[in-house]
Amino acid sequence: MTSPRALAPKPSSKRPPRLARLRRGELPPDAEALARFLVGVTVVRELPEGRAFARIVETEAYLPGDAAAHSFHGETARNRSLFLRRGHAYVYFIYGNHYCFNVSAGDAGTGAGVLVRAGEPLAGIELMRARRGGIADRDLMRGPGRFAQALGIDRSLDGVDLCAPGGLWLAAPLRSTGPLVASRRIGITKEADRVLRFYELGSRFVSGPSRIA
DNA sequence: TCACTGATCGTCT
DNA sequence: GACGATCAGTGAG
Repeated sequence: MTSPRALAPKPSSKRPPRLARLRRGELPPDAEALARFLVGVTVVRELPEGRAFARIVETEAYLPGDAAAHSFHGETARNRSLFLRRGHAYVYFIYGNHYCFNVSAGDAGTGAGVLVRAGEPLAGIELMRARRGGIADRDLMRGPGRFAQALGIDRSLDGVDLCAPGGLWLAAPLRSTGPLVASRRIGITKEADRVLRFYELGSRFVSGPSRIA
């Protein structure tokens, strides 16, 4: 199910874990494969107050020609980053309140991506709590809007290269990933039956009703 | 635990 | 002017 991936050195209780930046060549070119690959991957955010990072536990793939994808009607100022070569951030604003974080997939011009729907906080948890209003740790990143809010992700990070040093980047998984489960995507009306959502079985940080999760 | 609803505003038609 | 890859709050079972 999961492709073999290099694991970063085991985190020690004394020292912070060493984060190994992902290279673009490690990212599967296809959006669905990338969505599976990203479950377990570490998202690192460099903030003025310090570093925060989290483990991705839930993703959704949006493919070329997919009526539910923002790229479906072609490239616009809003979705331009979705058409960048794989491994770039596509951040959009939704429902007047929330940002959602995607990783672009495919070659330049493809218009595919992976929505990061939920994460498990690993470090910088105090920073996340401060941004999320001190709610339960389980809910810090349970949902795409919450994930972005916890890490302070907004449109200023749209188009950022996630395989290069900067404010937001991807690192190799810090521990092995449990079994992956696939389901229908959440919150869409078009192509709603396609099974393109992936999450780690048993994770308490996965979003959505428990009967799907 | 789940279903329902209002809030809120950028983007596109 | 309508819609949307959401969320928090509320109330019912």
